[in-house]
Amino acid sequence: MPVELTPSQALGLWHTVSLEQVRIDSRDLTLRQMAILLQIYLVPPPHTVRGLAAALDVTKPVITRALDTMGALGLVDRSRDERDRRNVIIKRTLEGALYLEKFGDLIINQGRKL
Amino acid sequence: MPVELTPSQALGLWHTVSLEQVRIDSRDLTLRQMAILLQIYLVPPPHTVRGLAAALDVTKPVITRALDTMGALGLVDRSRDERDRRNVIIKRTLEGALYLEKFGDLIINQGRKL
DNA sequence: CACAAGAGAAACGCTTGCGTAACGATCGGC
DNA sequence: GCCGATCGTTACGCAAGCGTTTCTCTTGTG
Repeated sequence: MPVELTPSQALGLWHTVSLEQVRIDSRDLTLRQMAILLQIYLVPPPHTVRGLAAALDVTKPVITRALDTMGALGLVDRSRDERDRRNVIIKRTLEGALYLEKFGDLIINQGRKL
Repeated sequence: MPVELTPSQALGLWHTVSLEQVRIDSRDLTLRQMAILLQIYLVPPPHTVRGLAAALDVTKPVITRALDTMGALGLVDRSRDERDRRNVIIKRTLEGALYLEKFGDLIINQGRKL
């Protein structure tokens, strides 16, 4: 079910969603952090630091730091992989799911207004 | 011409666009900076620091700093308003237009793939 | 059981962004 | 002409992000 957008609609959608999100929520995630968060919630688990770094083509410390920040915000959680204790498994949280749910609503509502 | 999106489509669109943008371009604009940039390019001029601050509901130094950064990247330009020399008029640039054009293409292409 | 390889975190020095407050330049009404 | 108000910038101390490098813990393979 493809969605056909004109250039004006595409940027307009991004514009109004960004604007609303900035006005509503003081948590100013970077594009990288947002990409990581969405990767965690939209792609089937398990998620590891290494896997996320490869998916975004960034270094591992970038992922570690982003998880520190978003962990402090309650958006994600971490736990050791008991089967291979070198790995860390990144887990979703209720608050993170709610955050993205609201964000999705924002996109949907702005899409309707186009 | 409204665009109807399911929650999965909405977040999926944001996800793939963010992911692509992170992988393609090392310039990691914050959500605020992106909102300012789109405001400048999508809303009819003139744009002032004060006007942008009000539109995004942030303080003026936030705008000044974002303009410093994006100015250094060549995405926007500044010039004094000769009619009221207290004001600064924010202007678009060719590079900024190209940047957003590519970004818009990214959104359109990902929209088609939904 | 020794040891290289792998995963994630921590350390380091640096850059950038933040909010608040103060500042210089300019305007407009009296 | 003066003087309060307005506009944008700068200063300050602080928090957060960056890339590179180093470290610790764990694995598994000889």
